[in-house]
Amino acid sequence: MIVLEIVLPIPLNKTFYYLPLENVDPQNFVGKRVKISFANRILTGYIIALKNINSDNISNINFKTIIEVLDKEPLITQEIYELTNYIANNYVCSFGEALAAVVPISMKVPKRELKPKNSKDKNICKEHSLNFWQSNAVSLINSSLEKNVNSCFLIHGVTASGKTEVYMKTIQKTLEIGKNAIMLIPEISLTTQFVNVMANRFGESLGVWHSSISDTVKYQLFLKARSDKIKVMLGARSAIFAPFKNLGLIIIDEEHEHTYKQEQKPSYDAREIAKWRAKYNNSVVIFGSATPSLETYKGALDNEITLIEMKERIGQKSLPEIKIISLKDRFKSSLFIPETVQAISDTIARKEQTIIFLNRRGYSPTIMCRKCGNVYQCPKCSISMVFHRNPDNLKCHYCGTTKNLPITCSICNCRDITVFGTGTQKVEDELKKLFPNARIFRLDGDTATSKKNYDIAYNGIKNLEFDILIGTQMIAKGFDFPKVNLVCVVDADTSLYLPSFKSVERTFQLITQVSGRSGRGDSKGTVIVQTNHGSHYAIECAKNHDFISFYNMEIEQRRKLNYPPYCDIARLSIKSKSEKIVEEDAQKLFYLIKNLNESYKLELSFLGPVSAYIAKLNNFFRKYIIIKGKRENILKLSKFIENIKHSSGTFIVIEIMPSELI
DNA sequence: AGCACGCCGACT
DNA sequence: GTCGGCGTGCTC
Repeated sequence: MIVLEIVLPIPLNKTFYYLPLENVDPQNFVGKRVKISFANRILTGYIIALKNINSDNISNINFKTIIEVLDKEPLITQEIYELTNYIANNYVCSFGEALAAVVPISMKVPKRELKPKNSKDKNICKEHSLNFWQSNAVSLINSSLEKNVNSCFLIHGVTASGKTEVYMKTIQKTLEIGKNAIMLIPEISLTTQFVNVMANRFGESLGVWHSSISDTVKYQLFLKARSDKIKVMLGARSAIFAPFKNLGLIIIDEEHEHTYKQEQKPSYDAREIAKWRAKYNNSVVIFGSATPSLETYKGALDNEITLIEMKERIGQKSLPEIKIISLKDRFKSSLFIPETVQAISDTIARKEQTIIFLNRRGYSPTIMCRKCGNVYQCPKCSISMVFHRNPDNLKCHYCGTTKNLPITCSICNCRDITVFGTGTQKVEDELKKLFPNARIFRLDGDTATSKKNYDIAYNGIKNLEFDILIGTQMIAKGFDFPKVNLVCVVDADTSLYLPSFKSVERTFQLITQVSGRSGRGDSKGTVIVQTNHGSHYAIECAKNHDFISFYNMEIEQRRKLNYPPYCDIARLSIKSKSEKIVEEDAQKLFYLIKNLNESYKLELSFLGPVSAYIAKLNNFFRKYIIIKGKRENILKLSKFIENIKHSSGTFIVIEIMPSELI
């Protein structure tokens, strides 16, 4: 008798056996998804093999029958199978959990054929002629593509150096030699911009994949990629799993972005998956950035990655002039010093556009009683709530809790409650007062609630319907607006002194990236950076457009303190609703792994246990233990940790190579 | 993971 | 008396 071997998306490295439906030939079932009843619930799993009941020692099991086979065609290829194994082994999760991510388990078979939507934004894209740097990059990469050898490139190109055009030319080459390409961008919000460029060139061959794509559309995209009807997949992190059979090229734009690392299980890094897939398929990877991560740049200096420099902006435009303005000694009555106000005013007069960057949404980040000093904290998190206008309320930016603005202090009952600090809403208010006739748009997590709202902002700027764009992180990346000639960083210090080994690198990247939005068109751009730490090397190097000096100083810090790229890391997080229990469990775990480390000679070192930067989040107290050492030994230790018993109500999660430690 | 089963404390 | 806390063990 034939049974089906099935893997399930649960944290168990074990397969289960079910009987096929009667009167259905199970011969072509392998690789399809199936609905089954498992421990009193209905789950979707994957059929990975047919087994003869007599051939194994499984005949004493009381088999259940499957409920339904979901797919018409198998979804799992040999590459997908091996890639899933790699993920399960390298990011510590079960095979089933990894497979659920690689072959999205939520994909739905459409009831009837969906008609492809016609793309509305069919801008005519000029084919640009390439400058020296671009031609050099294209010819290096294309010759690798032709030779069919596994290789990895880092394009280190200044902002507006024309990296996108290099990507397009190499994708074209990939299609010419009959292969497929994946292009990753750091977040969904950038898709519109790239679809505008790519839809024209690649037409029906282009697929777009990210987490907001519906389950039915994903299913169709998946099959089209497998059957070569789609040849180029553009998308966010999860597009790295596009099931092309003939993968030739993977491009990772803005390579330094932490969004390429998945935070939840399986916490894979799309950059590592790219390298794995390229090796498997003998194909080419391109990492691109104006501010490469230290890890990747070191890889290039160590000759693991081929470095391609693009040192000039296209059209021989100059990089923007960056002015550092110290907030020290300045009167604080206004957010903007007179020079900044003048610069904005001049920019409007020239009918050009301004971007105002502040990485903090809401109106004011602190609400305090003036009499007793009581600061309003989120009831569920150890963080102060943020005052928002329209509607006026307090919000926790971590768990989403909303409260009414208090009238009297909850501690001393007085009415002297005030708000401190500046968020994007306050910037908007102030700018409206300063420039009553300017057309101002604010783009942050509160206004960009859907892709539609985001596109309104994007098209509004593109079509010169706004004079000033105010925004958070999301306006710092990749935007290409030729009429933006002034960028103002309201407060460059917000990210500089976070207790994280990446905070200096992040600050440098952010200032360089946001500055790069300025002066991409015909006139020279200006950037004004308001800071209290103008002499810090992160800010100084960004001002001088000097990546190399920044790299040399920062890499030396990493070496001295033994942080990546000089070691591999993992973060063990322990969380519980009880402060006491999380403390005890973290301590117990710490001694346990210390002993394991010694018994098995793993040569790991540990930091902690320490409370998370936000010690309480959504009513859970959180402690971290940081593990440093060799990746393989960290993984060995992780296998032990998986099986450790802890107090009920305590959760232990291990993340391999997390993008953050705080 | 999620769920059932089973064993002990404190409440209508 | 029983309601409900969480420790343990199992899921084809």
